[in-house]
Formats: sequence, structure tokens, C-alpha cells
Amino acid sequence: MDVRSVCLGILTLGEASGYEIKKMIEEGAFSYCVEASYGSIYPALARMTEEGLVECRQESQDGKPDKKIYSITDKGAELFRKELLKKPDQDRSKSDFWFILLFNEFLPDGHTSALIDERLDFLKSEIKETQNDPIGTSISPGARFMAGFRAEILETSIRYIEKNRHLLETDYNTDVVKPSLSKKVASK
Amino acid sequence: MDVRSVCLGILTLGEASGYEIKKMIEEGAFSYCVEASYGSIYPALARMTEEGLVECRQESQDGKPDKKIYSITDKGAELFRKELLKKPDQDRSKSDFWFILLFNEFLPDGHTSALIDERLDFLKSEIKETQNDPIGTSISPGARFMAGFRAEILETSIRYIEKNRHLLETDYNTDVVKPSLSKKVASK
DNA sequence: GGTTGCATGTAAATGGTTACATGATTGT
DNA sequence: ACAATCATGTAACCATTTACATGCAACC
Repeated sequence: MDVRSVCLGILTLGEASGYEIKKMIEEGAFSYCVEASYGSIYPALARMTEEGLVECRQESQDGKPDKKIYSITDKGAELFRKELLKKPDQDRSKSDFWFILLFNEFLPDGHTSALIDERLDFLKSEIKETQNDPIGTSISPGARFMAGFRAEILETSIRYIEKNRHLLETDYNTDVVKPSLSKKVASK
Repeated sequence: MDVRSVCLGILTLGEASGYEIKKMIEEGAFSYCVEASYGSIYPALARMTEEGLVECRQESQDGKPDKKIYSITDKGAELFRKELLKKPDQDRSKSDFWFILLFNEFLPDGHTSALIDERLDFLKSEIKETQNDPIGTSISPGARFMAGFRAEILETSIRYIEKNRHLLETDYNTDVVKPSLSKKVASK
């Protein structure tokens, strides 16, 4: 799925500027499955205008450059439908977080814990976002389905990590410490 | 996390050829968080040999080209440790499957169901792989932690999709069908 | 007899991202 | 004063994939 199809897809939901398309890509439902930067979106829209897949209406603004509002044409919609029928590429995900954890024995003391704390914070903030997000309850059946999925995955992730983080937080660098009689209370 | 670090990481587990590194990247734990093709691995190993980050031992073979077995050097290991301490990049995932589902109303009858069936087959085969996979029970605490995580995510995914697929499989193209008195038993 | 697996490598093409340029407005 | 948001666009750079080249052995 290239930038072009992503733009076309978003434009089937209504007209939008390149800037707005970018915003949609980095928030909500789309952020979970696509990526694109201005550097690819703007040229894509320009080329698709030439090709008659989208149309562009210009709105003057004060100070800011003209806002170019794109809408999808019949030809564009047809092409998009065709794209959707293609066999989907395999999902691909990159995660430095998991890669690093795989080598958790190489990390200095406390690093793993910090990493996991950060991840949990992130996952929790994502859950909150999901809850406010209108996408889950509006746009389309697909979006609702996906929002529900996201929510369950996030919850499962948090639950699992909280439950099992101790497996990574044992201190590998010293022998098992004999519990001293004066068991220190964890500060903070 | 670039190819170089990925290769170094894998080599910390023991010596390996470029070919073997590729295999590891596409299977098991690594497949979940990194990606790389021969076209990036071979040049990376060559350059790192020049730079003294890895060493190469050649083994003659009949028919096949010499097998080049790489091992990590102290310098390489040091660099790898440094890489691991860097703030991890945000996870990034692309999923045609989810993108297409977002536009499920545009799909012809039955297409959504087929898509979902395929996805479920895939997820189930992944679960089976996880179960046979020695990685989950051997390599490292990190790998075990991850394998457990994977398993739960896969199970949650399957459960959710099976439970909620009906939300996407309603027939939008006709009015709600009045249930006929002779309720057909689902064939198969 | 064709595909798959083993095994390495390169060059061209792809498909981006990053950084820059521009600039007003609004918020801290 | 400084950062962020809105808004577009380009060019240089980047990493990687894809396709090719080579070739044997084992499996079906």
C-alpha cells in the first residue's frame, strides 16, 4: 500500500488538504496501519492531480500559503477500489523496544526497568487516546472494529507486561542476594 | 535500529553466515521486530569486516560458494552495547489488512469474509509456530518474555476477530433481511 | 523435470525520509 | 522571546528491496 492509495483512501472520506491528510495519518485509525511524510504526500497529490485521480480547489488564506483542498474523482475512486482488492502485503512491524529487550542481559542495571516503564506509560496513554477518539464510534464499521481490536490489544499488552516484567528484572549481575534481615522498603 | 546492529546482535548469540542471519531474521523472535534482506545483510557484513566489528572465517564447500562464517569482535560487541542504550525509535507497523478493513464498505460481497478467514488462518499458524519454537524456552529471558507476549497477543487477536467479525459481515448492500421462517442451517 | 534449499553477491531502481525554505499567527 | 500550529513545497540523501547472476543437491 503506497502513499497514493493512502491519500485516495482518506479522500474517499471527504475532501482534505495535504496537511490534513498527514494529520489523519499520524492520528487515530490510520496511524496503526500506514505511514507517510509530507515529502511523499505533497508530490503524490500533485502527480495524482495531473493524472486526474484527484481534483484540487484552491482557497486563499492570509499569511499562510493557499490551502489546496483535494477531492477524489470518479477515476480515482475506481482505482482505489481496485487497489483494495489486491492481495494485502504481509504486515510488517519494526520494534526497537522488543529488539532491545531480546538482549536484556546486556543492559546495565535498571535500564530494563526504565524501558518497560516508558513502554507502559506509552501504552496507557494510547488507551486513553482510544477512549476519546471519535473514530472508534463514528467513521465506519471497519474503524469501529479496529478501534475495539486496538483497545483489547493494548489492554492485553499492559496486563502481560505488568504481570511478567519481573522475569526481566531479576539481577543477573550478582549472585542471588541472600535476603538480609533488614529488608529495605523500596523508596519511591 | 539498522541492519548493522541487527547483525551484530545476532552474532552475539554465536557465529553465523549471512545466510543464517537472514533465516533468523525471518523466523522466530526477530521476525517480530526487525527486517532485512540479503541485499542489505551481505554488504553490511562486508563493511563491518573492514571496520573490524566482525571477523570472517571461510569454509570451503562443494558446489556451493564458500561459506563465510562471521563472528563478532570485542570492538563490535562494544558498539552493539552502545546501540542498545540508545533511546529506542517508536514502533512502526504497516498493515494492508487493517487499512483494507477500514474501507470494508467498498469491498464486494464476501471479500471481507475471505480476508478475515485468511487472517485467522495466518494467526493460528503463527500460534502453532510459537508452540514448537525453541526460542521461547531457550535463548534468553528476553526471548521467553517476548514469546509469552506474542502468544497472548495472538490469542487475543483471534478471539476478538472471531467474536466481532459479524460487525463487518452484515450485508450493507441490501436492506436488513427479514428472517424467513425456514431459517437455513449454515452449511459446513 | 520443476521447485525448494543452500549460498553469496551486485547494480539498479524504488520509495521513501530529512532538512530546508518561507511566513503569519497564536499561545507560553 | 520562543515554540508550536498551520501550510506548502523541493532537493538531496538514504536505506533497502528487487532482480539478476551462478550453481549444486535433494526432494517430489
